[in-house]
Amino acid sequence: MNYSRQRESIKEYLMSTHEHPTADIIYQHVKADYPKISLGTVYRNLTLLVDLGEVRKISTGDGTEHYDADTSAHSHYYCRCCHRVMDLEVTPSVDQILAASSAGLGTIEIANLLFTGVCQSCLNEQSKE
Amino acid sequence: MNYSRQRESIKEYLMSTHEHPTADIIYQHVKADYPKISLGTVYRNLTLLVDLGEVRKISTGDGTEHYDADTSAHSHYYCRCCHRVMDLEVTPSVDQILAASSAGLGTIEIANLLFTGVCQSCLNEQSKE
DNA sequence: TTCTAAAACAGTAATTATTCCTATTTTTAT
DNA sequence: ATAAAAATAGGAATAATTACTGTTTTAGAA
Repeated sequence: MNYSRQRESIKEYLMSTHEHPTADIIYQHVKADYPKISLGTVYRNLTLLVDLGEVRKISTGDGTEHYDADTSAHSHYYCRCCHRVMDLEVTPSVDQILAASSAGLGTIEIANLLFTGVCQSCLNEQSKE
Repeated sequence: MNYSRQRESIKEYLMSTHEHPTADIIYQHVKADYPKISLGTVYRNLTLLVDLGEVRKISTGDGTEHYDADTSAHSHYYCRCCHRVMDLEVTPSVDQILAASSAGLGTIEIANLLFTGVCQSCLNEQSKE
C-alpha cells in the first residue's frame, strides 16, 4: 500500500474530532485542504482504514455510517433525534464477554455496544414546545 | 392504527424465524401468502413495528438492515463473511450498564451489543481452499 | 347492512448512500 | 529520470430505502 496525502488528511481529521462524522462530513472537511478530492476517494480510504483496524465504523441504523479514529474499547450513545453519536466512558467488561461467548463461534474482531435514545439537549428542545 | 393482514403476516413470519432477515427476504416470504404485497408495504410496516417496540432492527454495517421479532435482552454475532446474524445467549449485565451510563444522558431505549467476526462455518470453508 | 372517513395498500418514481469504472496523476523503487 | 504499481478525480451505476398517488381495506356509526 502506498502513501497518499488524501488518506493522511482523512486520518488526521478523524483523529482531531470526537464527533463521529459520516463520510460526507469528512469529505467536506478534507476538501478544505484538498479541494479536488472526490467522495469516492473518501469512501475507498475509509474502507481501507477500517480494514486495517485504524478506524472504527459505527452503524446506527439511520442510513449513514459514522466513523471514529478512536479504536480503544469504548461505547457509544446515539440520539435518534439529532442523530449525533457520543462517546461513553462506560464499557462493559468486554474481555469477559468475549471469553464467555467465543465458545463455538468463529473469530471475534469487533464488539460494538451502542445505546440509542433521545439525548438531553433534544429533550430540552422538546420540552420548550 | 388499523389492523392489516399484511402487517400481521410480516410479524408472523418474523416470529417464526431466528434468521434475522432483511426487508427483502421478509418481502419474498410474505409474498407466498400475499402475492401482491409491495416492498414499500414491508418497509413501512417494519418501521412501524420497530417504533412500537415489537421488532428490533439490527444494523450490521453491511448495507442492509436486519430485523428480529425477539425483543428480549440478547446479543448478536455477525459474520462479516456470510453476512448472517446469529443469536448469542451471552448478554452483559445491561441493566447495570444502563444504570451506570444514564447519568447526564437522555433516555436510553435500546442497548445493542454486536459482535463481528468470521463464523465457524466460514472458517471451515476457507480452510478447505 | 350500508355509508363514510381514516388508514393502509400496490405500484411506481424518486432519493440517497455507496460502489464501480476509466483515464490521468502520484508514488516508490530503480 | 524512468517505469510499474497504486491512488486519484470525476462521473456513471447500483442498491436500499423512501415518497407519491390513485385504489382498496378497515372500523365505526347511521
